[in-house]
Amino acid sequence: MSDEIIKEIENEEEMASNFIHTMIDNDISEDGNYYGKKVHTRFPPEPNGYLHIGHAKAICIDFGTAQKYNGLCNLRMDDTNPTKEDVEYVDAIKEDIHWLGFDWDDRFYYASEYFDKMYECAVELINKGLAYVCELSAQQMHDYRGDLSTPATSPYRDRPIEESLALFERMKNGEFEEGKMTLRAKIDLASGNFNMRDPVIYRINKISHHRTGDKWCIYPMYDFAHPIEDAMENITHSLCSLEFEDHRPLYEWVINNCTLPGNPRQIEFARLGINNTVMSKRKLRAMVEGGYVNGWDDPRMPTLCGLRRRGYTPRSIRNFCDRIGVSKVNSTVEYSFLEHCLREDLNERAMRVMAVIDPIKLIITNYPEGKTETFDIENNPNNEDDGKRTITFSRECYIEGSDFLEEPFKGYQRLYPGNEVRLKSAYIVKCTGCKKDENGIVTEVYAEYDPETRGGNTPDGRKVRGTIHWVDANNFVEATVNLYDNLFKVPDPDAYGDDFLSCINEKSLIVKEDCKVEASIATFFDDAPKSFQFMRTGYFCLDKDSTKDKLIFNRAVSLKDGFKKK
RNA sequence: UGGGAAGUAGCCAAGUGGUAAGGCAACGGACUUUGACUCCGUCAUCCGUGGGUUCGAACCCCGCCUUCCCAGCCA
Repeated sequence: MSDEIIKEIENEEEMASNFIHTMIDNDISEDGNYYGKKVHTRFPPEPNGYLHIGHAKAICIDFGTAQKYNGLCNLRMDDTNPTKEDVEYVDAIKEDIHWLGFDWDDRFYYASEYFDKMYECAVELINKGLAYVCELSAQQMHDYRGDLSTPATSPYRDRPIEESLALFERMKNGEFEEGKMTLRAKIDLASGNFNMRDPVIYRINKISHHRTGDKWCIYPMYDFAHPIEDAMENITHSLCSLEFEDHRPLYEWVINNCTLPGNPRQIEFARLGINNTVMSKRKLRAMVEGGYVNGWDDPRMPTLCGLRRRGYTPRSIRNFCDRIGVSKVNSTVEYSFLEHCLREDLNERAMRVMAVIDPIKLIITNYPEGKTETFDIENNPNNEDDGKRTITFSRECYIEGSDFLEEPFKGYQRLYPGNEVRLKSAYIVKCTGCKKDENGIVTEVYAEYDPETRGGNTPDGRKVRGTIHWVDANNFVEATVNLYDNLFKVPDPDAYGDDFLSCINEKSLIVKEDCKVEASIATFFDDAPKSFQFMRTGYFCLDKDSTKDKLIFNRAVSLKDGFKKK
C-alpha cells in the first residue's frame, strides 16, 4: 500500500463508535486485551466472486475495529467448498482491499491451511461421543429433518464411537462415493434452531481443491470450520452479518467442545443495502452473464472494481461506510448518500476543467478573426495550492446546448437573445441571435463581447447573473463521455425476486461522442489523479480503455443541481 | 406453527430512567466568475402499538402488531 494512502487514513478520524465497540469495551480488560490478547478481527471472503460495496462495509468494520483498538485484522480466504471457489478471485479480492486502503501485513491465510486441525477436531468430537457418521442421503436427511414442531431423527445417531471413527477414516481415504456419508455433530434433534439438529460438519467432495489439490476428499462445513479458523488465528471478535445469528450457538458449541486456542466471540451486524441496485453475487453474476452490463467492472456495478472504474475514490467509500453506521437493523441506504460522500471528497481534490458535452458553436461576431488570447484560471477555487492553468480563447467556442434558449422561460439566466452572460474567466458576451437548420435546430449562436470585461470582470460594477463554461473551438481535445444512471428503475429490485432483470434501467448508460474538452487537460494526465470536475456538469474520471487518440471519460456523479425550473 | 433478531423523521442513526444528537434527502434564504461549494434557517410535542411501574419512560415490566433470517451434504 502506498505511503500516500497510509497517511490519508492516519489523518482520518477514528471510526465512529457503534454497538460492536460497546460490546468490545465490555469484553476487554483495562489493558485493552481480551483474555490476554489484543483485539483481533478478520475479513473472511469466500473466493467465489468479486467484492462489492457491501463487502466494503464489512471490510471497514473488520479492519476499522482492529485499528480503533490498536489490534490486528487478518485476511482469510474461506475456501472450504472447492466446488464453488476459484483462485482467479483471490488476487482481485486482495487488490480491492488494498485499493480501499486496508492492509493485513503478513497475515494472509486460507481456511484450507487448517484442514488437518479440523480433521483432528472432528476425530476428537467422535471420540467424545459428540459426532457420528450418518448414512442418510441428502434427500433422506431432508425428509428426516422434521419441521417446526417435530424433531429430526437419524437411525445412525447411536452408532458406536469406534464404528464412526473407522467410517470417518474411510471417508477420508476416499472409500465412499460423494453423498453416501456425512459426519454429523450430535447436538439436539429437537432444537427449535435447525442449525443445532445434528448439523453435518463434514461432507464428501471428490473434487480437486485449488489449494490442497487431491489431498482431501472430505471437506468441513462452514459452521464447523469457521470457529476453528478463528481460534487458530487468535481471532478475538469474529464479526459477521445478521443471517449468522442463529449459527452462533453452533459456533460456540464447536469452540467449547474442541480443543482449541482462544475464545473467539461472534458478533453480527446488518449487511448493507443500497436502493436502485442489487447486491447479491448471484444477481450481479446474472447481469454480467446476461450482457446487461459490460463485465464485473462496468461502472454501473456496485462492485468495488466497478465503482473504481466509475471514479469513486477509496476515501469516499470509507467515509460512506463509516457514516452509515453499524447496527442490527435491516436497512437500505439511499444511493444519494454514497454520491454525497463522493462529491464531498472530489470537491476538495478534483481539478476543475471545462468540457462541453453537448456542443453548440458560439461565434463572437465582434471578436477579431484569427486572434487568440489566454487566461489563467484556477484549478480549484476551493484550494489555492492547486494553482492555475492557462486556457486559450478565440472568436469561436463551444458552449453547452442547454446553455442557450431562443425563447427563455422564467428564471433562465443563461444565453438567449438580448441577454448577457459571462464566459467563465473570459468575457461578458451578449447574445445577438442564432442560426437554425431546416428542421429548426439551432446550429450556431451569435454574440458580441464586451472588451472591457476581460477575465470576466465588470469594471462598471454591473451584475451578470449567468456564468457558463466554454471550450475554445480552435484549441480543444475530442472525447467520448459516458453518462450513467441507476442500474434499476425501481428502488428495490430485490422485491421482484428472480424477475429483477425486468426492472433494469435500459437508459443507465448514455454515450456522448464528440465532446469538447479544454486542451489543457492533457497536462494533468501524467502525475495527477485522474478525476476531474467538469465545471457545472459533474465529476469525471478517465476510463481505463482510454488511449491518447481516444479519450473516454466516465461521469462518476453529477454536480448537485439546485436550479428548479418551477 | 418452532427458533433467532429488529422496529426512533422520506433514508441512515445517536440515545441505555431526567424531558428526542448528527448526517443524507427535501424546502426556504444569504453568498457566488461553477444555478456547484460555503453559510444560515425549516423539517419527530414525539420514539411500532395498548397498558403498567415511576415525581419523571424512547429507555424498566406485561400484552399485541409489523418486518427480516433459519428446515443446503452453500457461505
